[in-house]
Amino acid sequence: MPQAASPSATGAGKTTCEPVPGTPPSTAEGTTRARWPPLSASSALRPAAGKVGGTASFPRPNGRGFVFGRKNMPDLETIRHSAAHVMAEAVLSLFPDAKFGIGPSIEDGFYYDFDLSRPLTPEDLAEIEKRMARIVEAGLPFQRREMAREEARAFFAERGQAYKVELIDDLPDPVVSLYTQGNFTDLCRGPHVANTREIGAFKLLHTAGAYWRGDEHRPMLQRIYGTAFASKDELNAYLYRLEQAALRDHRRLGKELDLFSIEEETGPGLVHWHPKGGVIRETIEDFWRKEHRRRGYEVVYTPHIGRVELWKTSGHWGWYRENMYSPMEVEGQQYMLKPMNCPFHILIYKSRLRSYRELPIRLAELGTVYRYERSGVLHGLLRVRGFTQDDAHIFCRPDQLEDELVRTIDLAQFLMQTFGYEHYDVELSLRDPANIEKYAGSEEGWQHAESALVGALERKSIPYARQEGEAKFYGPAIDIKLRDALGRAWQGPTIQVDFALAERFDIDYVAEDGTHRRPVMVHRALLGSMERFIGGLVEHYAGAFPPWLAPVQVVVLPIADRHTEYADKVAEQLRQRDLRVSVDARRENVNYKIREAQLQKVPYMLIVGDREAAAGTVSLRLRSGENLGSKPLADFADRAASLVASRSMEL
RNA sequence: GCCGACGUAGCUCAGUGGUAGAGCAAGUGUUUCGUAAACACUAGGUCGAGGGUUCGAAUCCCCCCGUCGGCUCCA
Repeated sequence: MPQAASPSATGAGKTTCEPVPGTPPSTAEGTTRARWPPLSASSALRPAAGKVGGTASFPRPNGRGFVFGRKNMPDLETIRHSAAHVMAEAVLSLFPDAKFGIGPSIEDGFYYDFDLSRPLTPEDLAEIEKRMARIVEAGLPFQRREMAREEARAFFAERGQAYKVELIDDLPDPVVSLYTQGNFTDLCRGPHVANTREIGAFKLLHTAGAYWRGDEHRPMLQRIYGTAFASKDELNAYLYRLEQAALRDHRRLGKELDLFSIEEETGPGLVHWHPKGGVIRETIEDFWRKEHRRRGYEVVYTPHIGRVELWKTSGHWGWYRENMYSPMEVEGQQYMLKPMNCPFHILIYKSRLRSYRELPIRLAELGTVYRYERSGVLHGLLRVRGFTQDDAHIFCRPDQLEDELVRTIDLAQFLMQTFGYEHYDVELSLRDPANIEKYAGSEEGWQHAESALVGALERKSIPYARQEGEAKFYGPAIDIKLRDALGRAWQGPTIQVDFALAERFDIDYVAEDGTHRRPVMVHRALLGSMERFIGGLVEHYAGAFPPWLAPVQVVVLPIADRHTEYADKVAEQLRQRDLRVSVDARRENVNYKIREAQLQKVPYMLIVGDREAAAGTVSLRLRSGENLGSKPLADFADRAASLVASRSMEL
C-alpha cells in the first residue's frame, strides 16, 4: 500500500499575497522543512512545462525573498511577485470589474487568480502582456502603506474585492500593508521592487482554472501563469529549457519510439505496452526480481480481485473507497479490483503459524493494481488507473526493524544508482506531535518506529528533512525524491512502517518465550510503479536508453543488397551473445538508415559493406554520432555484451 | 469531477458554410548507394461519436467520449 507522501504544496519560503502580517517579513522565518523548494505535487510527479527548471539551476534566496547579496539587486521572488502585481494592474485595465484572488511568486514564476466576467482568450494574454510592458516601461514606483485592518477591509469592500475582504478577515494582525503601483492597489505583505522598471524580462505562459483557496466547493477562478527574470537572457535560457523538456516528454517519445499507447477504446489511464516498451519493462523486472532474491526477498503472485470483506478488514473499504473501482457481483458475492497488494501478502503471512525464527519475512510482488482517478488528473504513464507496483512487505520483529530499514535503503540506493539517478532528497515523515490521537498504533510503537527510521538514515549518513505531521495515520515513512537529468524532482522510493494492518488482520508470530506477538510491518515500493518509473526514465534519458535497456541494442546496416547476407550473419552472431539486434535491409541509402537508427536512439550502428564482408569486421558508429571505424566483429560483441552485463551507462 | 483549449490520413499539421489537402510514414517501380532524409507513381479519411440548424456542415449549435494545461489527489 505504499503511497508516496505527497510533497506538500504549502508555500514555505514563498512570497505571497495570502498571509499579510502588518510587519515586513524577516529572513528569520525562512523555511525549516526543506532543503529543496516545496514542489507542487504535480511537479514532483510530472515535471510539466512551466515547472521545469527546478532550483538546481535557479538558486533561491533563503527565506522570504529579501534583498540579499548586492544591495539594490532585487531577487527573483521579489521580481516575480512584483510582476504578478503588474499583471493584475494590466488585467484591471482590461477588465474593470475584475475581482482579485491571490498572486504569489512560485518556483519558476508567478501567477495571479482572477474572477472575470468572461473566459480569457489567448488574445487576451497577448494584450495583457502588452499592457504589462507599458507599465514596466513607465517605471512606476511601488508604494507601501499600512492600514488598520478595519480600514483596509472597508477599502476593499468598497471596491467589491470580496476575496481580499475574506483574506483580511482571516488575518490576525491589527495592521495590514497595502502596495500600490500605478492604478492598482493590493493587499500584500511585500516586499516589492522599488520601481516597475526593475522587473526586467517577463512572459505570460498559460491560463488555467483554479479553485479559490484550492477548495473545489468554492468558485473557480482564472489563473494566469507567467515567469519573470532579471534579464532577457535568463528568460530566454529558461524558455529554452522548457523546449528541451518538451522534447523529452515521455508521451511524445513513447509514440516516436513505439514504446506504449493508451487507447481510447480500452479506456483512459490504461496502458498498452508495445513490444519495444515491453522489452524495457521486462528487462527492468528481471533485474528487479534477481536483485530482490539476492537480498532475501521471496517473490509472490496474488489475485487481481478479492471479496469486498477483505477490503473491509483492511480498512480500505472505509478510507480508500473513493479510489476503488465499483464492486462486481459474482455468484452473489461482491468482488473488488485490488487497489493495493498488502492484504494478499498479509494473508500469505497468515496462512500458517510463524515463528520468530523465520522473521524477517520479505514478500515481494510486481503487483498490478487498479485505482480510480478523476478524469482530469490522468497524465501519460505518470498518472494512470492501472499500474504495476514493485511492492514488498516486510514482516519483522521490532528489534529487526532498523536493520531492515537500512537494508531497504541500501537496495533503494542501488536501484537508483543503476538507473543513473545521482541526486536525490530524502524526507522523513513523522507524526504531528500536537495531534497524536489521530494515529493508529501504540505510542511505544510509534516512538520505536520513528527512532528506527532516524537510526537507519543516520547509519547510512543520509541527510534528510524531518517533516512533522506528514506521516500517514498508519505509520511514519521515508520518501525519496529523485532529481532527473534536468534537475526536476520525481517521486522515488517510499518506505512506510504500518501499524494499522497488522492489527486489523491480527497477525502474529510465536516468540522465544512462546507468547504470540505482533510483527512490525513495512511497506515499500522502490521504483514506485512500472508505468511511472519507466515514464520517468524516458524523460531522464531523453529516450536514449543505456545499452542494457535499449529495446534495439544494435542495428546492422548493409550498404547494398549484396551485403545483406553478411549483415544477417553478423546479426545472428550477436544474437548468440544475447544482444537485441535488427538488420535494416531496405533498399535505402546508408545515410537514410543511419538517420532512422539515430532517431530511434539505437546505441550501436554497424555499417557493413564490401570491406567489412571481406575482412569479417563491422564499421561501428555510436548513437552519440561518434564513428569508430572498422573493427573485428568479436571485439564489438565483447564490448557490447560486457556493457550490457554491467548495466553500464556508457556506449 | 471543475475551468479553459483542443480532436482532420499511421504521424505532424493546413483547411471557418459550397466537391477533404500537404509533408513524413506505407505500397509499387527505378536507383545498389560508405556514416543524419534518392526519385517517381499509387493507395490511404463516415474530419472523435451522436443529435440539431441549413438548400448545403470538417466549419455554426447541443450533448457525449477522449487529449492537453491547471485546480485537487497520488504509485
